[in-house]
Amino acid sequence: MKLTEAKAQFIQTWGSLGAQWGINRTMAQIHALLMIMPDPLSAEDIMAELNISRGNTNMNVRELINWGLVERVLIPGERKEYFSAEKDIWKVATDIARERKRRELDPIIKTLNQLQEVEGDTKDKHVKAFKDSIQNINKFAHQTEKTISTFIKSEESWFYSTLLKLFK
Amino acid sequence: MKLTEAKAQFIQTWGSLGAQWGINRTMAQIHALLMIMPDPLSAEDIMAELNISRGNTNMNVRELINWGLVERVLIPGERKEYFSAEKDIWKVATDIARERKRRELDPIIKTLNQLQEVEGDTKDKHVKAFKDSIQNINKFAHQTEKTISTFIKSEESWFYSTLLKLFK
DNA sequence: GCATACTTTCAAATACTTTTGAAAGTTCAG
DNA sequence: CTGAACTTTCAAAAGTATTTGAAAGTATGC
Repeated sequence: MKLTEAKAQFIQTWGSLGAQWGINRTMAQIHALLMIMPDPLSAEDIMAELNISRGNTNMNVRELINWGLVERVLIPGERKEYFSAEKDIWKVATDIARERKRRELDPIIKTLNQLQEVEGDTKDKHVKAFKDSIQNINKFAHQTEKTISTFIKSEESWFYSTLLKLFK
Repeated sequence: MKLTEAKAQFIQTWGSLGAQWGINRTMAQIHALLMIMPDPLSAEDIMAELNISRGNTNMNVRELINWGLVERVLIPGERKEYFSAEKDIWKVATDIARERKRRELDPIIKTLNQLQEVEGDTKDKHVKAFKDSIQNINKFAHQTEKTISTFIKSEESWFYSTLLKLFK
């Protein structure tokens, strides 16, 4: 398989993966492209590689920056902005986990805690079934929260230990 | 908070959660409804509770059955079909993990293995960057595959400690 | 200040997904 | 076999999400 073909296939695959997980396909494709390129790319490079418009590029790159997956790079002597992506997939995974936890899990835990305070006689089977479900889900959500927090921290501690080694 | 209100809010929340994870909102809402109801519901019950059409109900219930999250229940003496959902959220989570692994992770691992065989001189930095990325992602994908397999096999909550060990 | 090189915005167009509901299909009791 | 009760299908309609591109905005060097 030639590089050009392999690249295209990887971008396709990563795009589909993103789409299946509720992430804009183009955003995932830009991410894929930046992950496999050795040097930062400009908006025009991205437009040309993926055949997308300037507006689309701008919007999705901004979103990737919001997620902490891409950063702006200024090349000395150049007026254009360039973009590069984090290449360590472990870091990428913990970044995504941190972001989705903050955006999705944390608010759900808040809601579940509120829902546990539903009024009503536990002898009513509808009330009982509801309370039981919420309690079960709430417990699970808390366990998940802990696990994800540990996962996120595992990256941080890895990072700091690596950093420390550099200074030793 | 009254039961009716709490129920509606839970269904909303679960629906949004699903939507954020690339799952049809209505499918997630039907799932939420069935999880909190003490007894199986008919298509008509679901249509009335969620204000959706018969076709929509039929299609999404079928999909939930495909995912293994809902089952058909026949009530003796009744001609209608009834539906009930798995209520143990741990079981629900392992079912979903199994299904998404099969549908998404397994095919991606296959693709990644193929992509590793890209031709080209490793002195070309584009080839090198590509190969490095794919190798990194592939390694991560295999680790994830192992972790998820372990998760799927586990049915008990002490599993979380195992999960953490795998990531260390 | 002003021209140039670039980035951002956003209304409109397009593409994609979901939902509806009526017709076709199935099942089953009598 | 027939008709009532129920389920399934699917083309069209409605609803959402994404994309475009041109105009507005911003920064920089002269």
